[in-house]
Amino acid sequence: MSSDSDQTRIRKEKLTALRQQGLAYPNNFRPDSHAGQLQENYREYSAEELQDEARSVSLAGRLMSRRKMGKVTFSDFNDASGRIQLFVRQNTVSEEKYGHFQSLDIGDIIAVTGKVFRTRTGELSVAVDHFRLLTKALQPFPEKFHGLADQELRYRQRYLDLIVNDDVKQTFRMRSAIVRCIRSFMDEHGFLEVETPMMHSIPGGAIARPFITHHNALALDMYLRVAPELFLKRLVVGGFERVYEINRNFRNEGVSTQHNPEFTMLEFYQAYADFNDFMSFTESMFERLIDQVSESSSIQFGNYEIDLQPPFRRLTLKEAVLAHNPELTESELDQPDRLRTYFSSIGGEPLAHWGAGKVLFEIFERTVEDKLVEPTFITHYPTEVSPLSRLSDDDPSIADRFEFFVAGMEIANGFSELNDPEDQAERFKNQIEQRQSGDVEAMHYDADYIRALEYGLPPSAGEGIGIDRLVMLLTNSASIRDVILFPYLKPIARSSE
RNA sequence: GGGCCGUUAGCUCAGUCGGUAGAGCAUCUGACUUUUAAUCAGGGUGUCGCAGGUUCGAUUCCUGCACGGCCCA
Repeated sequence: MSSDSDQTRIRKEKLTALRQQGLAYPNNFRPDSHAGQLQENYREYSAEELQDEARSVSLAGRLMSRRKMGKVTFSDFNDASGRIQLFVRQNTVSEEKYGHFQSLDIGDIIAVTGKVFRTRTGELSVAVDHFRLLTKALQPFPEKFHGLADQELRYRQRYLDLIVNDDVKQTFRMRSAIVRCIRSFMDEHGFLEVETPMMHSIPGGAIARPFITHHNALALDMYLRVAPELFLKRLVVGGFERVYEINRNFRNEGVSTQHNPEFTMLEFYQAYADFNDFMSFTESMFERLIDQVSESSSIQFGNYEIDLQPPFRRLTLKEAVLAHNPELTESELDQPDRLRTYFSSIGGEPLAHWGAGKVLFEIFERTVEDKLVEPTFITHYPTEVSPLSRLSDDDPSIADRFEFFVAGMEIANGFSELNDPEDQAERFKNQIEQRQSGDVEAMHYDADYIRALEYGLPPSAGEGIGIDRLVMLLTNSASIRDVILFPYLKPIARSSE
């Protein structure tokens, strides 16, 4: 029945005693200060100046440690803003209350009032006059020095990770700042933030396998979206010339340090712009990010030192493939058989229905992507792997598309939009053929989207930026799990519970 | 999907060449009125991830599985 540790059992007994005394879970305390704010305000104050000030403050937060020196006890106390030391003296709070303070446990949420002062060793502290337990913590807390180090526990019990590991809070504050910065950047450039469906009847907008779910009342299967793209472009058809959405996409694929089944994308569309405009726009956005959220343009990412100051290098996909595959010559890049042979020689398995463009793209992914450490735009993607992109005016086998890489990660994908409905219908049909050849990531035919294009999509550009990877980059996080509060983990099998 | 590594007390980790396990912190008892991972004295701790196999005996060896980490594809 009970798998409680001794420590939990003791804590629960204390809670039972509290219940018997009355209010075990009060909610009538309102703090007037925060630890971090006190640290900030009184940083320059000497012990004497603080004594003159004799300011009484009230705080609420968590008891994190205790150093008992007989009739005097020092404690570390945390709230959302930071840490401050509490100083509790038996003569001040009464012998009875001093005993109560000793019976508090690490992790208990308490209210304190007292005066800010400086200890003999100079540490800013609160000399507690009154304190009160607000919420009893029943679970024992991790050790104060090493904290919670087990990666799995940190992800599974993120709340505990946040309590114990300071840098985690910092990462997620940074994430919030990045998203806020991007929002205001988009708003300033005249983009309208919109929300489009996350549940689709026809999945689309990306080459990816969707999750399937079911609507009971309607007896219909539905798909979690893999991208908002087709809906956002419908809005451009509708006359919103600049739209963006920051929200979750869901892709039914493997989990890795760069992939979480649900992840956050910024996607935006602009009428009367092309992919070149968006490369420049992306550069401006990075300029803003390094100005507002990062301390300098030069960031540390793992072992790399990366300069995020635009302008960024631009290479065509073919140039990049040639640079990293000295066995290939330029003319061979147009020879499907040679590409297939080469792809096999580097351990790939080309499928029968792949054309030259798809093989070339696969060679790029396998041999180049993770080597693009310095910020780089790759352009001139094969049309074959770009079913929603506009064709290049110079070469119909090439799409007006770019992808942006930093630290070996694909950060952004943008292109001039295909607004020719007849061409789009052909490309959808081509995707259907791929599906029939067994490609579960190929797109479905979306007839309403074709109809929307038939009403006229102005010449436009679109782009998606992976927010999680961007946050990884700017917070020097090695895993996407470190920048997602509750990353996906397999459930733990339990025999009973 | 493949390879390697990990899973031992609430936490961080040792350890057992096969004989039912230990440290620090935490916790409990006591001392201590300015500590900083406080200190000092004393006490309790566990399905050694799960399931099989080998063995007189398995936490240890073997196999499978689960979860996680790293690397590869």
